[in-house]
Amino acid sequence: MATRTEARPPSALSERRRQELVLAAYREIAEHGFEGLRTREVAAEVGVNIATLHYYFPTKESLIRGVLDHAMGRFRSTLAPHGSPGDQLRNHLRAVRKLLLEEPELGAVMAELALRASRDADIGAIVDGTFDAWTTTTRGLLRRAVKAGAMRPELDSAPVAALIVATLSSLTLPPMADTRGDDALRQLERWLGIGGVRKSASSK
Amino acid sequence: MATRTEARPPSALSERRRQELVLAAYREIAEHGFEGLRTREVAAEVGVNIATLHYYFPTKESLIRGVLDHAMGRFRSTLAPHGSPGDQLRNHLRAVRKLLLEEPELGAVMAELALRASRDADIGAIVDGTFDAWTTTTRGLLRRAVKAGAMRPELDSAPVAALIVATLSSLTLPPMADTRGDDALRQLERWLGIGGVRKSASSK
DNA sequence: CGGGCTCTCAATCAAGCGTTTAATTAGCCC
DNA sequence: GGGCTAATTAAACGCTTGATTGAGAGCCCG
Repeated sequence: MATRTEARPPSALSERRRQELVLAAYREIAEHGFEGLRTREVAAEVGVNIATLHYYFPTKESLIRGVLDHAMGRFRSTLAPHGSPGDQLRNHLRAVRKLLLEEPELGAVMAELALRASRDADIGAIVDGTFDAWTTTTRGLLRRAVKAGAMRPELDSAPVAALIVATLSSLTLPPMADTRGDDALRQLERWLGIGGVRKSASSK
Repeated sequence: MATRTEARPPSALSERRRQELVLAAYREIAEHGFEGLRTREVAAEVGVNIATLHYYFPTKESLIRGVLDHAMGRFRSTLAPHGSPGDQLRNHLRAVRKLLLEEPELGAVMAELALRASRDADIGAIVDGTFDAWTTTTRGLLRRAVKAGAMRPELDSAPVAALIVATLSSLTLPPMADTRGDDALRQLERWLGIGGVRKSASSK
């Protein structure tokens, strides 16, 4: 009995529908929060019957876990550093900022998940893991920037990385998403010594 | 004659029961989030019938608004600056941190409210107002600290205030509530030049 | 052809939800 | 005492929710 975990080819079409449902739930959570997530609404958004949704995701929780995976993967994409060693840190800050601006759903969903992390062990483990990886990566960026001579040596430390992660995390909270968030980020860059002079000549 | 104070129709007892219900809902939201808030559970926690709750709060939303008022008031208490002008800013940072540590419910509820702010106009207005006041107050603390000579003049700016508020806000997110939050806050104090030197010799 | 998959749907279920109703009790005022 | 009001309750109402059921389409393969 060769019980394959997946007896059949995942059926590209089937996998696509799965993704459609996750994306619909993702948008729904972003717009209405966890409290406003209705399986019926998700199914309707994709244009399928409720039972079809339960065919792909036996339970609402499993659907949420799908959203969790999607959101974390979406976010991890910005963690991959690129650019010259000295610029990687700045690039990272701006990449996160840009991602949250272009895809506001991600910030909303991440914040929802972060809140749920303290109530749901599964979510908690994954979210915490992502934050750990994020902090570690940031620490690495700091170290590399220092080594490349683009930053003062004392800036390579865990507290600095923590402050960076904290500031970026706060951008997921709606009251911070606007001007305040930009201000905070700008000041952070300034202290890090990587101020990009976005709005140049304006004296004030 | 002692009856006189309590015999009044505005009914101190009634107001107290109101408060009990709000506090129960407050705890309930902190523990289970908005999605887990059940009017029955709130009533049960206080030990009254469901209809009694609806006698004081005609609708669930009105109860939530009561929680909103309570949480914001609770938080505003830390905004009142005290201590010598040079110390007020540091005191404020530590007061917020201490409050969130001693009363973790407040952070959870504030985060929940912040997320809801983008969906509910009433909540949004109040939360935004509180954040505005917070930022303004922080800016004032910066200005005063500079004037008192306890801080470098260039640190009196909106971006610095924004970064402070952002960092403190991030403490309401569970993944930040632990060590990371302390690290971030410590680094912030260091950059502000008000480092309290909590742990001295830890080089790495 | 015909059995066996994968996938979909209309219809339904049981539980839980916020809210309401009608009744009861206790205290106060004239 | 009669009437009025504040406060509380048991019991239900009507609706929504996540989940299930059973019956097929459509298709592939021998």
